[in-house]
Amino acid sequence: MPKVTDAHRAARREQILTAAGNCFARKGFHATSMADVIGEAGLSAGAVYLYFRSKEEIIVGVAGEVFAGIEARLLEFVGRDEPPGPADIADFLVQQPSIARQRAPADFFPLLLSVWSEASRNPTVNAVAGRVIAELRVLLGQALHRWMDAGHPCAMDPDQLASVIISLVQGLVVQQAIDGQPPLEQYRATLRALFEAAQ
Amino acid sequence: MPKVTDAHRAARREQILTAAGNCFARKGFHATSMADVIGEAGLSAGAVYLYFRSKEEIIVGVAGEVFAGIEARLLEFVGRDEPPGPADIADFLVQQPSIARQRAPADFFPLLLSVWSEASRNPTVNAVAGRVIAELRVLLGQALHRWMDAGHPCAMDPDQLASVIISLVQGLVVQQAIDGQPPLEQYRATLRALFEAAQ
DNA sequence: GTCTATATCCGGATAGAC
DNA sequence: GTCTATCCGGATATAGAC
Repeated sequence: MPKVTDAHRAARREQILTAAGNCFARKGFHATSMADVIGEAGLSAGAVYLYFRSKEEIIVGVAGEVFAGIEARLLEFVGRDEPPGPADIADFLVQQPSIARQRAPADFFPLLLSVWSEASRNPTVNAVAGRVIAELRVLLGQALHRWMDAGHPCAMDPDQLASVIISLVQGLVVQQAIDGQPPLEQYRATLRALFEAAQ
Repeated sequence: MPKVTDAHRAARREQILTAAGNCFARKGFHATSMADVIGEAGLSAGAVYLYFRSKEEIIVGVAGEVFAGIEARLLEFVGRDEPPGPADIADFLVQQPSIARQRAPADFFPLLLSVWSEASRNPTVNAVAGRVIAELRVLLGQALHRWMDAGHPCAMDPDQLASVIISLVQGLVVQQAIDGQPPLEQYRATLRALFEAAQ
């Protein structure tokens, strides 16, 4: 196999996953047909089925990309020298670019919500989502632990607090996906006030 | 129309919605077929289509019931004499029976998640969900307002805080639906600690 | 009012030409 | 490697008997 082919294959896969992500963001997993994905990708049925065996595989692929993006950003953030506190972490997570990378929130929030919903039933997606959430809990728990060790006493268990912070982001995504409320900036400000009062 | 017929009709509708709710909780809206609902209800296709014009109508009906249950419980709670504070409200909302009425959380959480996901795209479900979330925000905002007026100073805006509390419940539902974590009791305890520290 | 049987349509996946 | 045409299964909704 020549080198070109590998790069080509990767690009095609990416092209298909991006197209599928757009469709899924608009219509959800089950309401989008393969014809939609094929059309959005500008390819033919035969080409798409060469790279993915089934619609299921594409769904899993898109879910994987969504989580990978979120996790990468968070890893970078907590890896800095100064351990961030609850307020900083919440603040960072609620920033739209950190949740939604390239895609606009209006598209990304429903997509993320679809992935969670799918994860509650589809075993493969569940495995991906479950692994990522577990990793996020550990990551945040460790960061908070370091933060407390660095001289910030706190009455709450860092690992429990990690789940709470994740909830705050998930809840925001749910509400924003449904009625576009509350405004991100106000939400950020309230979380900061909450955590600074609790410290 | 004789009286019996009205009661009969209501009972049939309820029978169908309950059966549909069970199916949706297991497989989600789009993966359950009308045949599934018909079988679970123990009726025939003709009978079901006599009470609901389409699958869409059934979905909307189930979504409406889900929200009605949650709202009724909350209304009862905030209507008591002593205005509840953030810790009390969060505590109440996280109790499984208050979220999940009859159904077990393991069934109800994925169902609720499906409803939210559907609400992000289906205009009719969105209208129902949006109205309920808006009402919950107002309801909680008013309760918190009364609580602050009753001598509990708080740095945060009550209306903003309402959205935050709703998020905390929504996030719990998402996480529980995906991997059954965190344990409800621990989560409740952490929220109580958080809000009591912040007061 | 309720059931059975079915018309009709649509979506996923494949086969074979180029 | 890619495209076109097509097949097959299954799902929704209806028609008509009882």
